[in-house]
Amino acid sequence: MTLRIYNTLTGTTDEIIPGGVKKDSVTDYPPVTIYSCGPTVYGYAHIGNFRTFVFNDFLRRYLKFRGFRVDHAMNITDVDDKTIAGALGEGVTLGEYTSRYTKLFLEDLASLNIEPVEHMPKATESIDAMMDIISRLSDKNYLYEKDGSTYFSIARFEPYGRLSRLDRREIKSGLRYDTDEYKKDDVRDFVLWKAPRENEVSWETPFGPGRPGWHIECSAMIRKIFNTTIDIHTGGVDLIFPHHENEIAQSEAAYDEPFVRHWIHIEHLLVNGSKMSKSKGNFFTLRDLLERGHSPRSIRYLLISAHYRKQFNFTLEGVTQADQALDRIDNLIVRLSDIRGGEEEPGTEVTGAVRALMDDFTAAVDDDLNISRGLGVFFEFLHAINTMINDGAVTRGGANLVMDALVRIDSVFGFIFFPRDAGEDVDVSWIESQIEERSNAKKEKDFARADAIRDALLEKGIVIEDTREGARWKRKA
RNA sequence: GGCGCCGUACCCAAGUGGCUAAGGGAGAGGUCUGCAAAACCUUUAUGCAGCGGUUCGAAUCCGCUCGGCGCCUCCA
Repeated sequence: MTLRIYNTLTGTTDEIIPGGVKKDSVTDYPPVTIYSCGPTVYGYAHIGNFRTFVFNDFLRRYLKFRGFRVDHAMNITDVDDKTIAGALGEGVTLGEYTSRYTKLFLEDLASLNIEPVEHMPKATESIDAMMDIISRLSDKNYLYEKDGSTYFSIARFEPYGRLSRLDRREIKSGLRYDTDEYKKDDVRDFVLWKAPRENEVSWETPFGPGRPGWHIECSAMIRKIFNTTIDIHTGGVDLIFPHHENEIAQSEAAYDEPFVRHWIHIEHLLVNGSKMSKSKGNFFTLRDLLERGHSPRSIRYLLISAHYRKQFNFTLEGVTQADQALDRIDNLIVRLSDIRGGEEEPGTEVTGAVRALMDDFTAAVDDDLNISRGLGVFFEFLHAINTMINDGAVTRGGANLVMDALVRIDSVFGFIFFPRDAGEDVDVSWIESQIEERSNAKKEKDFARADAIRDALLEKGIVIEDTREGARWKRKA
């Protein structure tokens, strides 16, 4: 089985080959080098943004599941028009402003159970690397200066437009470009280094005082961290043009080697059928949804559940459906935990089901990260195990084997054994004494009392479930 | 105007040439139960926007039509 992922650059579904040289065994490969465009920290990220970040996390987790090592960088854009404007608006320094939103962003990542990446460079700490690219491009005559700003001339970079498949002549010309604050020779050229304006942060450089253009940031951070062609570059589809196209142009022109082997672009999250974006104001933040009583776990499940190359329409009903689906998983875990004693041998039926799960899951996700198919495989497994439990075919050893499989699958999903919020904890022994009391009341046919205890527990968020083996409880989702 | 994507059951969503169209939610029926809830089981599309065409065979390929969305400008 081979992991293949659609590559925006080639338009084909290509095998992932770290370092670009095919090896006999996964363990022979160098770590997969990945760069993901991160957030601009000027406000709360919305869950459309988080679709991309959850996908990045799923990608790196799956690569590890398949035996690869990963070396993953995601940048923090902490200097641009929006952050500068935001800081000015609040009368705080740029650093104060961006570090606040960076912190909030990292909190959101953590609550979505997104693994920390190996590198998280900040644009403001990578000025030296930007200068390296700019001076190389300057030496090679790719640049021109105008009103104190430095521009890249795309006319001098022949392959321009390969990623986005936009014919240069067809890039819409006219009105919209007139609003650009900086003057350019050609409408398609982009700024590498921006002349300072009043009250703006600025760095002293050989190319004059100023601040970085957006596109140079990513190219510089990639070079600084990985120093050569990287395996995978990810980002939202809206970054294909011009951001990623420009990254390719400046990096390949500067270093004369391929920039990225494999481009992966994540489709947009829609809300009410149109793109969720800050400028449209039609967005939900993670915190909005948590306030409505949804768990970050359900959000993770929902965001990860649709194929990354398809637009996904976000609805609150969808979040509720995700809550329900997760209940189904939790219930299996409870049922497995209830299997006590019995044989240590898992039995052939369970062993076979676990093996099928692993094989089918891998086959599904190997196919361009088809998580939806992977989830289908997973729920079929759940169903099979539930039926075996009903038939008494799951031994203690079988239950352990299934639990191990869930742990392994969850190294990819990250929503099965989800870190629980340190919420208000209810005293477990008190709950158990209440359940004991209720069961005594039931024996004495004092159903009024039994129901009263049930209602009281429910009020504290504890749900009683009567089963053949007696009552058990769980926290209300 | 240019480039591209999508339209599968009540909702979400896989499947992109060949057995009976995954899976989740909701609904219905059942098991269990003091009742209820929960849980588990069963069940739910002769059909894949519409119309033509190619093919022994199409949701899947081609053409047209209708509908929705994205990019071309800051954007995940």
